[in-house]
Amino acid sequence: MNLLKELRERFRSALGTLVDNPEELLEMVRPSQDPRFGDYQANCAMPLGKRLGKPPREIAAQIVARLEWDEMCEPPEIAGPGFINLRLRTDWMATRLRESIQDSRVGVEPVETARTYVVDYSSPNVAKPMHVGHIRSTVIGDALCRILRFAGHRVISDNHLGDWGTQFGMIIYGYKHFRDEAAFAAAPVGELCRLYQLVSQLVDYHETRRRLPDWERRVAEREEAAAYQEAEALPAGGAERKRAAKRLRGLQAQAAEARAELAQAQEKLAAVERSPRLKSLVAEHPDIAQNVLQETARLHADDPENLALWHKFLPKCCEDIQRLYDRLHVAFDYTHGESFYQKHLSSVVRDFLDRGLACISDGAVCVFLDGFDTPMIIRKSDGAYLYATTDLATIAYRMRAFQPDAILYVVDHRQSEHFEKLFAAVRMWGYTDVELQHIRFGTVLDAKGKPFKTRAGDTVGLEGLLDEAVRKAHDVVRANDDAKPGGAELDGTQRRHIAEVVGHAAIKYADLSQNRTSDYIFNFDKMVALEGNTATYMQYSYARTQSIFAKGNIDVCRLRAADAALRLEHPAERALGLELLQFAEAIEETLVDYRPNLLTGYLFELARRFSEFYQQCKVLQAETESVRTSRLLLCDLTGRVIRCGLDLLGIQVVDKM
RNA sequence: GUCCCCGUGGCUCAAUUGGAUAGAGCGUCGGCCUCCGGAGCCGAAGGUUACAGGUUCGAAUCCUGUCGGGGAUACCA
Repeated sequence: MNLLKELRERFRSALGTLVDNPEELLEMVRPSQDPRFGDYQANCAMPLGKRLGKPPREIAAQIVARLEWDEMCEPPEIAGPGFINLRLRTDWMATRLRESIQDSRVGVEPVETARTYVVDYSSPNVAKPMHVGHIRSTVIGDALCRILRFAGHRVISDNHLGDWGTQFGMIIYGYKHFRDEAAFAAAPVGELCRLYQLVSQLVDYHETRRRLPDWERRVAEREEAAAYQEAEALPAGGAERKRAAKRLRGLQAQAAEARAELAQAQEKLAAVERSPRLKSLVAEHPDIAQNVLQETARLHADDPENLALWHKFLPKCCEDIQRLYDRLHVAFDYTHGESFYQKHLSSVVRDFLDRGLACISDGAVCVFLDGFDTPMIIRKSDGAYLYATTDLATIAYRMRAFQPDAILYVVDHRQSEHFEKLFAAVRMWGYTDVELQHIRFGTVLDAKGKPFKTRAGDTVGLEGLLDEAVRKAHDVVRANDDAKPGGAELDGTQRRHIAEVVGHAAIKYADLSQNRTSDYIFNFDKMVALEGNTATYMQYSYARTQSIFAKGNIDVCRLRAADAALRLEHPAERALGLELLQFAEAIEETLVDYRPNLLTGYLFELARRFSEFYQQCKVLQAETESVRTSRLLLCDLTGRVIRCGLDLLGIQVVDKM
């Protein structure tokens, strides 16, 4: 049962006799933040008192008088300016907990009206190794799918692969000119990655070389501007003076930034020139950038040779990506990449033009939108399509194929403006009754707050990251097992399995436990520290629940089936019981804004309550048989809720660790 | 220049969207294993929620301004 919903229903009846539309007032019934104010509180008497022109405490008394609380709560208290504090009766809680124990969904009812969700996440570019930047989309998207499904919705997960862009032009060009046949036969994806990196380095070299004068000019301009500003006499007046000083600081910062960019570009060129091999390749392929674009264009124009190469490469790339998904236990209902929508792009553009929603500007097909300075371009002046075009075609397809109530895009926050425009264009196009959400998340940063890169400046490979986490987890598992009082109890296979589970969980949890909208600082040591608010703490709590049953030789099925009473006499028992009953609320709350960190927060709180209980209440050696049984039931439900909650986050548990 | 996001103890983050004395973890200091797993528990120190105004019964949250950080800015994705 969802306690909050139940309470709000009761308040709806009570408030119905006082006001016409109690909806917004019901929002003000909520869990208390401080246990001294009870388990739940209703804050609606204050605004209502204002509206009705009566003292809030008087209103509160009227609400309480109309409220059906008797078997659920202790007598409500009115406190402060008019807070209504509610404390649940423990016998009522015990009954609800018994219901949860009998329930395979541990007390979480499916939503009354199921919606259909399309969730678009992960979306890596094939032919480029997946890196740390993909982890958030993949992990958050997967968790949201799981939570939505468990809540009772229909969910279609779709991996919108980048399988049609310029990176294919790069590897096709690379394959044609630089391939190592033996290496390709032995490890195709590794060779393709090498080719991608090589070609992009060469393209980058020429691009940098070409733009070097621009950067040099910009440094000169900015330094001049800063020098000019500095030479100006500072105005005497306070505000004027401050503004001038600020301006100077800004200009100096801009000059420094330009100098840094220039130095970086020069270093890039020097790096290539230091290598005799790269230097000669650069000289041999002066027009590589255009040629790469041409290879891409040929692919898009169904050139047989390039299409054949595409068909040759794509499955290999997908296998490679799939291996990572298997490791992470992430699965998709569909993997419709960009290539899947190619056939529809021209008709999308034509439709926009025909209906007067788009116009041609500087040779490009543009959709001008209210509130945006720049248009959304859906066809370049050279005739090529863009990802905005593909996104439009994708929405049309999804509306046709799945009739969703909502489409969620789990994508980096830097693409916010793209999605704002996209959604606005979609509304204009006529799709008005679908919820479109950009589930944005922040950038992964290093300890210095810069985007997470290797020392050489490359992005960090996802696979290596997982390996590292597992390796660190294995060290901890081994040390912990060796230190067990009765001696080590795990063999090598078990240790490796536990290390996998714990290591992957650490990475996923570190990501999910953070408010997704903020950037997050990637820190291995903290992540695998295995203490505090981490997956490991929860997994550890779970293992302790299971360990009790193993130690006491308890048949859990029989335990659940027996008609034993649940007792919540000790404060730690009551606190744990209340937390267990709030699982349904946590799930509902998580889905309001699609924020998995609310679920991790709940699970952490639950694990803490359990640790307190575990510390203070003997289970196997309880004073009486009935207390022992009651506590065993609490352990059972705790273990199940933790396991279920972690499962919704894509995290596994183990019985021993 | 314009637009968007952000600023919370030394560090990393919460705060149920306007509720009561702003909570955790890490780190620091002090307790707790002859006792079901100490990856734990209990306690202490640490805050003018960047700053200044405003809105109201009530503000970290909403509005205005200032300072600081990040991002996006027509033919990449």
